[in-house]
Amino acid sequence: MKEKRQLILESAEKLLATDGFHGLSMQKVANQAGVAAGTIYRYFDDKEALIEEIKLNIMQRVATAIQKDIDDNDPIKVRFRSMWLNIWHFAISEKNTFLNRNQYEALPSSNLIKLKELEKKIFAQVNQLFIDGLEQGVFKPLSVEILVGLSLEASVCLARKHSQGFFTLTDDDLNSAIEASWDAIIKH
Amino acid sequence: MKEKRQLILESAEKLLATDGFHGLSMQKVANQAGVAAGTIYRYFDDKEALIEEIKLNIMQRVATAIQKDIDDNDPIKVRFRSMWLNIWHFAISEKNTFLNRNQYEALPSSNLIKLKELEKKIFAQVNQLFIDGLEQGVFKPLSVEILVGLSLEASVCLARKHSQGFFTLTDDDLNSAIEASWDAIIKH
Amino acid sequence: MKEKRQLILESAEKLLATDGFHGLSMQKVANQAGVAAGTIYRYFDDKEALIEEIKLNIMQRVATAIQKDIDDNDPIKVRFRSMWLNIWHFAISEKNTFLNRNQYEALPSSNLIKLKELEKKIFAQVNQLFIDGLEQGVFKPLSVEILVGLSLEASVCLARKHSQGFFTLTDDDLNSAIEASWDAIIKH
Amino acid sequence: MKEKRQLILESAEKLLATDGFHGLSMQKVANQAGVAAGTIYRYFDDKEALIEEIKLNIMQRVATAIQKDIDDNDPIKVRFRSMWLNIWHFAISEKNTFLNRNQYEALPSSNLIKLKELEKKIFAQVNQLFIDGLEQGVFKPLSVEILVGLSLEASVCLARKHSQGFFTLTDDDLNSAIEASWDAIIKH
DNA sequence: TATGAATGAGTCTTCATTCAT
DNA sequence: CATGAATGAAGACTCATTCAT
Repeated sequence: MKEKRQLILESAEKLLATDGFHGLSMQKVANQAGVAAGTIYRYFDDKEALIEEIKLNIMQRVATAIQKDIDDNDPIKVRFRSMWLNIWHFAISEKNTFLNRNQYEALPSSNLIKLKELEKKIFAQVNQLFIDGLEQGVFKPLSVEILVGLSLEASVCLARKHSQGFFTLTDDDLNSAIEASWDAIIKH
Repeated sequence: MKEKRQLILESAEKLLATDGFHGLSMQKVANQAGVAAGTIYRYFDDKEALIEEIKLNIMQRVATAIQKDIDDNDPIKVRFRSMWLNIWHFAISEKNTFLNRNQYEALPSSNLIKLKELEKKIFAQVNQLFIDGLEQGVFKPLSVEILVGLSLEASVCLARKHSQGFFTLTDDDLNSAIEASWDAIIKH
Repeated sequence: MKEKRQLILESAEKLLATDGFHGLSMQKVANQAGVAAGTIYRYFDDKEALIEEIKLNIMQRVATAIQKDIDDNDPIKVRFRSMWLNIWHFAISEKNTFLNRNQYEALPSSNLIKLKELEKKIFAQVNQLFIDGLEQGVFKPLSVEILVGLSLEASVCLARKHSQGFFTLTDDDLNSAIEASWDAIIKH
Repeated sequence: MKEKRQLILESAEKLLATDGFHGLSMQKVANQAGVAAGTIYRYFDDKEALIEEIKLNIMQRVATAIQKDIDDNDPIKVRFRSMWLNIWHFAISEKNTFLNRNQYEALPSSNLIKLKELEKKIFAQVNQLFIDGLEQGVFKPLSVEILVGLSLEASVCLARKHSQGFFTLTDDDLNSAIEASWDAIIKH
């Protein structure tokens, strides 16, 4: 029964979003999922494995969200705007997941290399965007990772602070912020 | 005896940097500080309070580091560069503190408002930089918080990824990154 | 299907010899036997019953081993020597079974009386040896049980310590030990 | 407070004697000792350490019992008889401890060598008895360990079976058994 | 009959917190 | 003020047993 595995995963994710990392005990996950504690261990080797899977799950969701409705044939700027906004909207719609991101991000992954490869794969369109920009000479000659850090990560930073209630952005601000991110990476 | 309180605080911070959040038990803090476990409770209500204080302590250290050797009379660009590099070097010299930052940053602060006020105070010079930039019409007309998020936060993002070993930056890259951050916030 | 019962029994015994008493979980037994966990319960009431049966099984094997190639018509001394050596060799060839013996031997048997009767039956030739010795006036006038305890049990003791690596016996030592056991029970 | 450590040790031993190895959970030990579960861990690293200590404790008690009122200057035969009877009486008076001996005896000791050395030390008088016997040419020329196995261990075997109710010995039987053990090891 | 997913009580162990000294 | 022994409620994980299929 594949469903139960999924059920556990979702329950764990929900708890993580709600109570943060502290609130993630196997017992609570079991309760949330409506299964016995022992049942979890039929589907996951141990807590670490469960968390690892959650990370992958979320990463996948994030990737899907960011790359939603992105057409690789669209102009670079259009794609950039879309992704930026996708991040923004995802951050707002899944506020808790997003805010807690820090907590499991810092956790040591058992296989960092495999993770990075996976990342490259599921964020292929993001990658493509920057490769295209570099090839077309639009972007500053920096590595893709750095360019991402300078532009889209800013979106993430702002979204987090926004979610934490540090400040609010008008639509105009939002547009300006996108333009600013764009300014950061293009040649002038 | 004010010293003992400070002693505990420093011991806790040290443990946090060394063993991460996981390894922070009151007993270990007590051992590290050379006091009895119960003694901690004379100076801090509970573990949460201790952690809260650690956060503040670190925030103070970060502020000091960022604003080191900054002269408010220097040109904006000069100050910006200095701060950017200060962040970068701090991230490298206190790598563990920096990487673990994520872990306690996400913890819910009991009094967010007070925190924000404090932040404004201890990061006064950072604030001043952006206010000056806005007044002189150099920066895009956005709030200080947003401008910070678009520029200096990028430094933090890059530094973190750098510390995690995701990539390395040459000196040229570093300069380009600073320019990029600058490009993000200035008018074009 | 009588075979499946036997299959489970043998698998359990094997695990016991390999992993000791600690490693004997019903799940492992099931895996080893290639049946489902639930299936075990068709043939055995519970774990205790399974273990009880294992004990009997092993006892039977021990009896067979000890009485191997024993001819009730041979002289007493010859039979005694053979049995002593049979014990010794069995202990060496089935070292693990032998060493773990302690662990389940101590477990409370539900029906001690039945066990004793069974013992008398399957160790009939051992019994016969001592009865013959007593009748012929060779042995000291003590009960069979005591005589066994004074002579053959010594073989078991020595074999165990030998298996545990406490000491090693040369062939000469072995012969001397047999003679010593013999000296213990004969009249002088 | 040395008492509490001892209290826990004794409680654990008692449980071991009463319920066997199965009944030895840390929680039960705590209950029996009237302390909190966590308290045990102030005095013992983990369950294994506790058990190890129990083993040593019992071994010490056994040694003390066996060598009680033994005068190394007494004739060999006298000492032998005394020890034999000491074993016998100890087995009867501490029946449960004795019967469960098997269970922890089989447990793997973390440091077997140290254990054997200790054994040699605390059973010094037993050792001395056999050394004297060998030197005086009374005993068969075998190693001490083997001689012990052939004589005093028989006492242990008989005592165990006696305790288990397999048979009973009259005083005459007892004397005969002692003589038989003696016969096993002396030259004829 | 056989299966094996599910159960949940029980295991060892940790640790924030208290309180008598 | 300081101590540190004691607490006991969680924590992660195991495993004998059941039961719907």
